[in-house]
Amino acid sequence: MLKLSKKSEYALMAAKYMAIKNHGTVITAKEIANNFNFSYELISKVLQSLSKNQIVVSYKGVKGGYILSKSPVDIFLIDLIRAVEPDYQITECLKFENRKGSCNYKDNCTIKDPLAVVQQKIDKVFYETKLSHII
Amino acid sequence: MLKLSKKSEYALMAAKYMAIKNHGTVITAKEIANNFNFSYELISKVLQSLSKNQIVVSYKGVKGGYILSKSPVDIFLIDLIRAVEPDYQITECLKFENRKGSCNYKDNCTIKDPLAVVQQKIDKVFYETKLSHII
DNA sequence: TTGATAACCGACTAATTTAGTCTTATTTCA
DNA sequence: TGAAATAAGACTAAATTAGTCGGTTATCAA
Repeated sequence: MLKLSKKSEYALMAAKYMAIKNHGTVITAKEIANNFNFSYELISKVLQSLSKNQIVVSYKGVKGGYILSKSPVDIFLIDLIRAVEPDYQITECLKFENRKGSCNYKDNCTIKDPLAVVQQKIDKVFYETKLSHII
Repeated sequence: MLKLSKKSEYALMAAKYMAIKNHGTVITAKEIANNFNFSYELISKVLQSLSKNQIVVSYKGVKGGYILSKSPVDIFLIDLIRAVEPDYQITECLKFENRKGSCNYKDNCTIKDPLAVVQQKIDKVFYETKLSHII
């Protein structure tokens, strides 16, 4: 139904929160969970994904937490989404790992190429939206 | 995960098939199901949705079937998608019926307005793609 | 050096959404 | 009047997403 997952929403809101609040101090998953009434476990996972994708830097231990790794002008919406939704694509057959194989319609598919064009345009939308636009 | 539903894919492929094959004769759900190995019941439902949305005209009875109601240059991707997926929106809170009420984050939502902009851009992509582009 | 705190990770369960099936009704043609 | 087609709604199954749980590792400070 072409809907963003909750993870993507969490990622966006967390990134925005960090961008606004960050004055050199780290921000914990707990703080974000409390602030937005998010499930602590879920937002933790989201932040871990952002960390793996170098969007935030993480610090373990007592005074640990997260901090944005770059300026909001350098963080693109597509990075946030891809971090938590590695294989977002409007159709199965456009997914990265798909070399032939798993198209639903095999030889009968008549829409792959046009949908690839659509996909590129959607990617472009997410590329041209930056975190700084959202603050 | 921002994926099109199978219904949307069916709608697209069926519409394309009708656009190419249609020489004044109606096309049945059965023919399309056989041609693409679609579930007959599902493609039937999809065609019924297209019919309700005036994208195809339906004829009941023995020599019945479907026929595109307009030229492929006048059929937009967004019409096909909306016909089978009435409330496609990247987030819950942008759905039509949503006047306040059901936002996941209530007063704490910080992303509704920027996402509305993104939604408009995505709509635009689907508006500017016509069935004729896909043939 | 130990206890508290926070990130990290993977397996699991629950909830929601999507896909698919079944049944029955209605229309139309020959 | 029977066969073939659309129409519609209820139901079931499968897949995806959301959320939970348990345990590990790292870091700080008392």
